[in-house]
Amino acid sequence: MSRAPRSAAARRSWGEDDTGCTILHVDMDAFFASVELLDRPELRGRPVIVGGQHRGVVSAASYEARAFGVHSAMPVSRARLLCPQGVFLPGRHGRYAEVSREVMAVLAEVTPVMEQVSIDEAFLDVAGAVRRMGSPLTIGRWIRREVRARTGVPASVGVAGTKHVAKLASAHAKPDGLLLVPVEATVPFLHSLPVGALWGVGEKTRAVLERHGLDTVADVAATPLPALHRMLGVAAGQRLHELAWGIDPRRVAPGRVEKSVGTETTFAEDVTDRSVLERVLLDQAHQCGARLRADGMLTATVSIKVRMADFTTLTRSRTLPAPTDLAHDIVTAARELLAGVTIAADGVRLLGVRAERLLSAGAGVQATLDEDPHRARAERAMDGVRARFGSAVLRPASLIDTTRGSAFPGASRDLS
DNA sequence: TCTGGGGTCCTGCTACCT
DNA sequence: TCTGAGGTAGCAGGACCC
Repeated sequence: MSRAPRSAAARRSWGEDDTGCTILHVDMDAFFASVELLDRPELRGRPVIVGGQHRGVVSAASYEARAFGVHSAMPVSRARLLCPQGVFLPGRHGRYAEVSREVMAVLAEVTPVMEQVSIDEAFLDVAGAVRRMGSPLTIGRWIRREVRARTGVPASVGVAGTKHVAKLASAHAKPDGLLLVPVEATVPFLHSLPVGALWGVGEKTRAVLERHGLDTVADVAATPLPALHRMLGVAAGQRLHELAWGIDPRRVAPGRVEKSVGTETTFAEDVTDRSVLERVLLDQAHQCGARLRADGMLTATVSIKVRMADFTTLTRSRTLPAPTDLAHDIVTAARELLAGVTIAADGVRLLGVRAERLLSAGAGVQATLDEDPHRARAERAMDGVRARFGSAVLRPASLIDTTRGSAFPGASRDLS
């Protein structure tokens, strides 16, 4: 679901020599929409748009919908204007995760050197699989065939010598294709692309580069490093210059460790009542705590994110006296942080809690010094009940709105 | 047009310690 | 005792990714 710009000129054959091209990037085409079409084949041929219902944005659009100018990250309201005949569906993340697991299982048959980077894409280093399965190109074709046959959804594959180029190759292979960028074609391929294709160049960075007359990757490559440092800072300037010349030392890293877990909620209507915000924080803290306990992690820092009605966003964070996995400790810190925030008169649009600086609970880390054993036992017992009967059956009493039957009347998504 | 949710990484500032 | 330099950690914000 890459949003980086592509180049028509780069969508061509760059040669057939896959020597040294052991990095594969597998990317599912319009993944959420493809899964919906899989489950509802009667929608095939119609513009299908998956996204939020109220203030949401488009998560995925079928290629029929894209023909109307609809694309991911676009506000749903705008998508409805562009494509009134579209079939608008709410997301079913549980179902997408299920299909994703099936796809990843296919990839895992190729090599254990696999790095899943999101629900619908993964890198593979197939150097160790060549003797068993054939050349990288052969493996790429096998993956496309097997993913389609076993899961029913299409995948595009990029084959190259580095992760960055493999990712760009898969983007240019879409829809439902495969693109090899031979090692000797790496620089000409890159230099045919707009600057926004580079990893790390989004809207803001592109604007800075274009202000300096740098519109293409070739322009960035030809710019002296000190000039890029001045424009973007040392780290970003260095990285972009290297990527523009095809230099990308990042290895495929199986089993990446999470660095934070969090949750956030956009309200259907802006909230001015602090008591409502505090109840939302409590629910979010319970979600974070449950995630931490399930993953065997502790958090050392709690942060909150507050987005006002005018879209100004601020974050506040606090390092805890001792690492914890308890919602009680998380919400205590979060509420103190919220107390220090002045709520704008027109209210809060989004509120979130994040647990950062995660530590393994089994790594000899001492949890909260004054941890109440009853509270800890209660939260862990709640985990067990939720695991057995579902997350909706149990929540702190203060989260139950007895008059309306829901936790937060204004919330735009199911917070259960 | 009006902007989700879950993340990572980087930068700049400030406070604190030596 | 005071002051400044340098290193480091914490914090806030921004940009980016899917």
